[in-house]
Amino acid sequence: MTTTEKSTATNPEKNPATASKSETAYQYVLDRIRSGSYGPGYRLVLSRLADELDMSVVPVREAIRRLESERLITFERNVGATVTGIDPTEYLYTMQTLALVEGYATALCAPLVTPADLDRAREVNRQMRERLADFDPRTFTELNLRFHAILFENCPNPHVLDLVHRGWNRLGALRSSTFAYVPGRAARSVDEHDALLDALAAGDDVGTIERIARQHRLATLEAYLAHAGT
Amino acid sequence: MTTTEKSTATNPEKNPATASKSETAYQYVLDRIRSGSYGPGYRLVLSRLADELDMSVVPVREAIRRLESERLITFERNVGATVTGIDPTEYLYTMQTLALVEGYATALCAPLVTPADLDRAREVNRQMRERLADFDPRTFTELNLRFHAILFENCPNPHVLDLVHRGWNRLGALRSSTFAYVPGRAARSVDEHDALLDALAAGDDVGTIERIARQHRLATLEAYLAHAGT
DNA sequence: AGCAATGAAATCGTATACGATCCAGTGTCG
DNA sequence: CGACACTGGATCGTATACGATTTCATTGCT
Repeated sequence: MTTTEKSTATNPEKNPATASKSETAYQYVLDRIRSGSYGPGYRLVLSRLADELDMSVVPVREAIRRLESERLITFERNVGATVTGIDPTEYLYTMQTLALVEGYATALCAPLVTPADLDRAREVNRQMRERLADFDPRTFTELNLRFHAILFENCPNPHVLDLVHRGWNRLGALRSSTFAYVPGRAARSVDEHDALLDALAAGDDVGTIERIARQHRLATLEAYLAHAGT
Repeated sequence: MTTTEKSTATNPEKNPATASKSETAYQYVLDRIRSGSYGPGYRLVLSRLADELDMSVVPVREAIRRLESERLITFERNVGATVTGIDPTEYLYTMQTLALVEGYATALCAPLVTPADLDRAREVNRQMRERLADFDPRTFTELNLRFHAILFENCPNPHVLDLVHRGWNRLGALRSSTFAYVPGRAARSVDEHDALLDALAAGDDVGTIERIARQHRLATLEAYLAHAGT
């Protein structure tokens, strides 16, 4: 056991000050959900996680509670935890909410966006357009996040920004995005990105920016619904 | 101790099936924060809570984690948990976010609102107007919540609705509302309520409803900021 | 063959125990 | 007289232990 050794005084160890075990467990699971290696429905066994992380189940439980509160995992009493699945209805709710908060975050950012930011965003969008030919939903979604992140990451309201992150995290649970299902959507999405950047460059008022950004995401949702309904 | 008695088999107790201990603890603390009996900065000692609730600290810790994730509690490692205080900046963030989500929830509800709902809302608003004379911020805020709840509680998007509830919960931590600080605000707020009801009754489009509802809350925020800045 | 009851294994729920850390109050030394 | 080191109590962090619940496969009955 490590209990006998006095790690505190002489031994820097890793860095016990920065991360409690429950925090470690939280990040561990969150990363795996975001990266997609824990797909929807993936069964999380507390004792197994505790073994993997070399800790007891108590910190793991705390991490699970936090993730549960963020709707990333579903916890059923006496049964266990699974990564929250996204059925079409949940997808609708999540996308609608993301449209709301991301649109607002983008609008709040608009006055703070620098020309350099716009250049970076245009560059990312150029890469996206390039990839339209040989299409890979995975990297396309990755680029899509990077594009939008440039435009909302400086959001001055941390609560709103946090909600945006949570929305993206939930979407990350999907192995592939809407772009995989709805053929034409990717190309139109790239065009809408340019329109958004033009509006930002022109210094349009924040109400307009919000409307464009929200509508952009809702359009993806509607494309999915139309396709699924067919 | 209660450990000796076997309540599970023979004793129906309250209803052990519906609430785990960690859930009990969660509700317990949440209620006290909402009701204001745990004010901002209130120190939550885990072991004391565990004693009060007649359980061990483990479930209490899980409850705290959930509340922490909802920003209702601030938890510092090796130090303890306190009810999150709301300084002016936090107040701004919270109100801004609430304006966003509540406005949207109200708009999503607009098509579902029945004439009966509108009547109930008008009745509540009438009571609010009545109380303007001998003004009590506490009951006024209570009525204010009831008024808005009628208009957003049927929100078809549960994620958005949940965000609205969380926003109100955070505001509940304040012992009294903005109305206590900014004299003229209450009267104007009541008038805006009528305007909102008129728009709903007239069947205005959802974009208009959202704009009115959002602006209504932002106006309260701005009234506070102007007053504080003076 | 199909269905219901039974039992065992897996997993969760909670209590208890103990080490680690922080904070405050006290005393000593410059 | 003030600053610093020390010590004690309070509280948190985690591990371990054991009871409770669910689930699933097996068995027996119709």
